[in-house]
Parts: sequence; structure tokens; C-alpha cells
Amino acid sequence: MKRYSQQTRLLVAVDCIIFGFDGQELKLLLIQRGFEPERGKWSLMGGFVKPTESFEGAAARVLKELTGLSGVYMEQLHAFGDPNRDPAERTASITYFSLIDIRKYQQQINDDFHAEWFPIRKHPRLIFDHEEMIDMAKDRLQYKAALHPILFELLPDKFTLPQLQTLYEGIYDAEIDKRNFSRKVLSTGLLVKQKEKEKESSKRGAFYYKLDKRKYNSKFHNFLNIIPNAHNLI
Amino acid sequence: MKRYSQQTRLLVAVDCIIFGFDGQELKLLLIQRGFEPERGKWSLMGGFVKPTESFEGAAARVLKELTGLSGVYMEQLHAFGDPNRDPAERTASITYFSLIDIRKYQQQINDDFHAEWFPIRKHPRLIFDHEEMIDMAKDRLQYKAALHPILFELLPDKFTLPQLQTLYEGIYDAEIDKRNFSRKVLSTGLLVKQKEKEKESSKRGAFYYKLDKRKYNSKFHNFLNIIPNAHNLI
DNA sequence: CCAAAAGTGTTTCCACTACACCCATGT
DNA sequence: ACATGGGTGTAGTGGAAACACTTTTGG
Repeated sequence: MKRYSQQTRLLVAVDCIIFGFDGQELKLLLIQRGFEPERGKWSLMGGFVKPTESFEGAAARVLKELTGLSGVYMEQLHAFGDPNRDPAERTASITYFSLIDIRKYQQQINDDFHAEWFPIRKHPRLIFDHEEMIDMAKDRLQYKAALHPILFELLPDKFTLPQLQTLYEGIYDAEIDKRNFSRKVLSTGLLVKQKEKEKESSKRGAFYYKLDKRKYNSKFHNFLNIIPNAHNLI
Repeated sequence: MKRYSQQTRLLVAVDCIIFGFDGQELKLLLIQRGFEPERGKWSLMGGFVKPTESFEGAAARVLKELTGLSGVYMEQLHAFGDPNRDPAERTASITYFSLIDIRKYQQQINDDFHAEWFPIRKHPRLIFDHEEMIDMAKDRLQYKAALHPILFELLPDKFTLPQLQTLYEGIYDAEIDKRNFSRKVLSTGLLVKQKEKEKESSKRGAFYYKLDKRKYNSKFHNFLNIIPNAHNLI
């Protein structure tokens, strides 16, 4: 079978925008780039696509190689293709974004690799068009989280309603009424109340909840309306 | 500046999923592929990305070359990268979807080129993974049109409410109450009633409306809720 | 006993739904 | 005159928002 012999071939990379939540604020996982150009500068996790792997496969491999993480939520964001986005050579970048619970993997990431968490509103300058990628990922996260129960990916197995609310408030930079909030999230039927309480962050303690995984998977495509007046925010 | 000399380069193509509306039903623009492999088979509009053009630029160029169209609504859909999606050689495809008013460009397309409109539910088998691309584009169109006033791209400058309703009904394969429909779309403030009527399709005639372009641009990111129970449909 | 955060109910209001009749015109 | 599609109004309902007090407990 013939090849398309006349055509130019391009480098194709994947870059991963990894959002994490530590119970307080939304963060971003960055690494110091290990090769030229821009060696040592902060960057998203990235790597080139190998001849026989899919884009999803490449993104998962890169994440695994650079952080040790696997099995996390991952979704294609956008293909960036500006001819000059990498000054060394034209490189297309297929971007993926991921959501993870920081505490679940904290030692792993810090011990084995040179990745670091930065608050999303206060991270170092990044190479190439990585800022643009992050902006797009933030928009996508807001858009998606307003409609789908996606944010549970960012939380531990057991979490409290105040934690969940803090997460929403962080992502939308908005305050939410806790009475309305709890009514809404509980009405989805996705949460199962536990008997134990989380007692670190308050004297009284807050009940833990777990996600009902079966309902989560079947209801994932349902719409939510957790965010009041999402119209005005997105 | 050094290049990334060790890495494999890939062919990168763009493919365009072009939706059109003729006042009756939602259609898809396809062409017969002009080169091997699969020459003569039906396919999306596609072409390889040139060394110095962006993905958006390539998509616009392909569309222009194969249909004569330019300046139409166009949005990146997804990057398809399965290593075996093209049997001749590994080729990544960055897909874009477009929305156009069929009648506005009808002669142009039919006279000068070999593109053809097919009803969306009744089109010929397509090459490679183009079916999957179309399915994804349909989902995206439904998703997006439920929330944003995107469908005006598919309509002529002047259109009637019954036409607009027909379009929504076609896209969601659902019936909509005309009283509720007109109340909702008019309440957006995006439509300006004209003095003339469209008299082709009824004796009484239906008033034309035009889109208020200024409001359209500023309100584009607002949410709509034109579709009753979008929850259950999407 | 005081501070700090968790938890809980009610009322108001608005947006969505369901639904039926009259209007204008060409034949 | 009648058939065809266009256009409009209302009553009822349910979900979202606004709102304040009580509970628990560690210090």
C-alpha cells in the first residue's frame, strides 16, 4: 500500500494539564523541563507521541513516567498547532487534562519525581503556549463541572460537604449558600453519608460522604445545576 | 537551535464535518475522495496540514479548496490519533466542524465542486474513522446548541420562527411546543422582527426575523434553555 | 462559657410546562 | 367556505434562591 509520499510530517507531542485539590485550593502540577530548548523552565508534563501509540496512550504514558500516576481521569482538551509554538521545530501538541486528589498521591509525586504543585492563580511562567493551554483547561473545567459531576475526581474517597463546597467555590471563585448547596448535591443521590466525622478542621466535625460509584457512572452524563446562575459565570 | 532529532514525525491532516440546513432537515456535506487509498469512496473533506499553516488555517483552506466556502463558523472538534486509522500510513486527524446555510451557497458548491449534501441520518458509508467523527460532531452539536445560540449559523440572514423551530426539532429529533418555543427564543432578545413575511411555505406567511449581531456576539457564551428537558436528551 | 464551624427548613418567586383558540390568506 | 399553517395567552407547578437560627465541642 502506498504512502502519502509528497507530504510533510510533523512532530506530535502530548501535554497534560493536571488539576489537583488538597482540600483548600485548586492546584496545578508542573515540572521543570528536562531537555533543550528551555531546559529547566517550568512546563506542563509533555512528551512526544511514539510511532505505535495512540494519543490517549501517550498522555497516560507521559503522566506515568513523570509522576507515577495512572488510572486518573483524563480527557482530551484541544490540539494546538501553531507552526511557531515551539521555536526549535514545528511541533503539534495534543493536550489532555486530568483531575486528581493531591493527598492521595502526595508522597509518590514528591519523592520519586521533580513535579511540583502550584496554586492555580500563582504559578511560575511557563514555556511556549502552555499558559494558553491552562487557560483553556480552566474554562473547560468550569464549563464541564457546572453540568457534570466531574469534580469528585478531585476528592478523596471520603470527603465532607464543606470540602466539596470549598472545591466548587475555588473553581468558580464564587460563594455558595451552604443550605442550598447541600440540598442540591444530596438530591443527586450520588452521595452516601458515612458514620465517621472529619475532625481536623472543626471542633464539631463534619460527616464524611462517599460517592456511590454505580450511580456516578450511570449518571455521569446527567446535567447538574450546582452553581447558582451558571449563566453569568461561564 | 537544535531539533528533536530522535523523534518520529507523523502525517497530520484536518477533516471537516460540515453541517448544513436547507429549511427542512439537517444535512452533511461529503465528497468523493480524490486519491488513493479509497479513491472514489465517500469521505469528509480533508487534507494534509502544510509546513507553515496552522490547523485552523488548514481547515479553512481545505474547505475553500473543496467547496469554495469561506468565513463560515468553524470549531475544533477532536484530534483523532489511532495509529491504524489510515491503513496507508499513520496519520493524525484534527477535526473541525462547521455550520452553514445550504441555500446561501448552493450553486457554488454544486457547480464548481464534487461535494454533495446528504441527510444526516442517511448518508453513504464513509472511509476510515469518519463515521466516528460524525457521531462525535453530532453529539457536540446537540450539546452546544442546547446551551448556546449556535444554530443561527445554519440559517439565512432572514428566517422565520417556524424555520428555526424545524431546525431545533431536526437536531434533537423531538417535537417542541410552538408557543413555548417562540416565547423562549424571543425572550433572549437576539431576534429582530422584520416587516416582510415569508410566503412560500404558507398562505398566511410567517414574519422574518434577523439576528441582532451585536447581541449575538456578546451573548454567545450565555446559556440558553431552548430544549425542554435537555437533561434527558443529551 | 465562648468561639467556630456544621447542620437544618421555610417562604418567595420565577421559569417552565401544558394546553386551545383565533387569524390571515390562497384556492 | 374551507383548509393550511401562523400566531398568541394563561393557569398551574416545581425548582431555585434568599434567608437565620440551633447544635456541637474544643479550648
